[in-house]
Amino acid sequence: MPIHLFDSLERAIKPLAPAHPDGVFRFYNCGPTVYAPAHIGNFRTFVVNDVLRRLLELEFGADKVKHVRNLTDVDDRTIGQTQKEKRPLAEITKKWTDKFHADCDALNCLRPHAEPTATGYIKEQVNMIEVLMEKGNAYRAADGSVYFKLESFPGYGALSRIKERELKITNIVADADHKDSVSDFALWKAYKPEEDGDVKWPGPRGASAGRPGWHIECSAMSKSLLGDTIDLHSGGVDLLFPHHENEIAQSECCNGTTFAHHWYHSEHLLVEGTTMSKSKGNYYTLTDLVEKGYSPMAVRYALLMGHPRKQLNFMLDSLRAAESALATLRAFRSAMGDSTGMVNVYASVVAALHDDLNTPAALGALFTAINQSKPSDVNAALFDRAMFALGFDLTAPTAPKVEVPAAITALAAQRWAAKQAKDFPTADTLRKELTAAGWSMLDSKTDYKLEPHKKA
RNA sequence: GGCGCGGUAGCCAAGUGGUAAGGCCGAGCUCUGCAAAAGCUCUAUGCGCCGGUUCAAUUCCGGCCCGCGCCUCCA
Repeated sequence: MPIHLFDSLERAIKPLAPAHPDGVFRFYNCGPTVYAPAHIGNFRTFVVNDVLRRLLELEFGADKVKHVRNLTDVDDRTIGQTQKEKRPLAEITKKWTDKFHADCDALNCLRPHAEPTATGYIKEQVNMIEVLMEKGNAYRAADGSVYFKLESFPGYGALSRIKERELKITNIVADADHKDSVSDFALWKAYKPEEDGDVKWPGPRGASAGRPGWHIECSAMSKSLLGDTIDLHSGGVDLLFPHHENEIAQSECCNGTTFAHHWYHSEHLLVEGTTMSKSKGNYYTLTDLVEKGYSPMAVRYALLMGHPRKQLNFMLDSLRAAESALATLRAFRSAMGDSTGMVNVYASVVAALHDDLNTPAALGALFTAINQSKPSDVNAALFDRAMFALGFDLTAPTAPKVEVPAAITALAAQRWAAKQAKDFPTADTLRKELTAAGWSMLDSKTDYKLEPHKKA
């Protein structure tokens, strides 16, 4: 069965296939804004999209997929951060881009084939805006900004069904006074010295210097790197409106053709049953979780425990569950060796994944297959391919390197000596002390290991 | 106010008009000085509540209760 995926535009599950004659599947995935560390909610989307990327490669061939994911390195938030820190924009975005890459690597996400930045595609964005102005889809406002003229695009709202909704009247956009209509959105924002610092570029013909609006970057980068029509455009649900709706308007008016054949949106991650926010104390970055003693691979597993199109309730307990499940997979894989057995784990896993990216069903299928088979009955190469599809690296470190305090090392050494001398009462007392101090001592025949307890 | 989603065992979570995947936890056992790891076994007569349709509903329809998300900052 080919890959089937829900299409947010048609609201139906549809098969995925490259439309271009060259057979290359064109995949654009909205990336992060690099002004702060990404949180695990962001990573849910990126991990889900990574599984999608892997499935596409397995289905069409690694050389027949072009995956583009942008980095938003100029917008209100990044500029706001430069003002807050009094540091150059490039310095801030570089720092958080590097961190994002490190986190993605730790989560075993494949790098996109291209990772364009908004600042690297100013010219392309300006070009598109000029075309839109020439075609009458955009206009210059009094302050030198450029806005998209919503009424010029009758198809607006198809993705989000915005016309069927009644918007809260309180949400009047701040700079509405410059627009012909409150719903028109910015393609180009005129430079404001008090807010923008030194961040500005020459604008489209007839407009002021300034910077691109947020939405135009994806349209321009997608066009430059993948062409006028792409096979799949994805992102988090929150981008569905207005971001993706606006992208469609810009791209289709500029290019005069369909922008994307398929739209996919992954749902939000909830933490402890509610939206993650710093004030609720349930806001986690990857680093936060690693510092609590969890492995990035367990985070990846936990992020795949729920259906990508349903909100997933993330709990710290999920991470413990993921850690244990992964340990089972490691042990099973290790016992498998180079087995060329008949059991095809990949088939059942990929069938679930091809069915609208049902990752929890895939994990269920994985364990069902494992529970019904001996390691030696399973085909190792196919098992590994299933791991590839899910992106589980079973060889990744399971726990971060932690410095063992000298006092703990000493206690452990004492207990080991007592055990060697068969002084078990002393050994047990020392084990209790270690446990009380938050450490587990794991004995083997000839050696021992120390592991810190996980933090709540 | 509008749009939408969900309520399945202690926790997380698939799924189906024909009688409940899976993971974790827990319990028992094997192994082991102890602990851990590993292995084996067990763990929802039940799928928010009330009606309806049906030979049959957790699955379809209606009503109700509860929770959550979104409505131009947002993965």
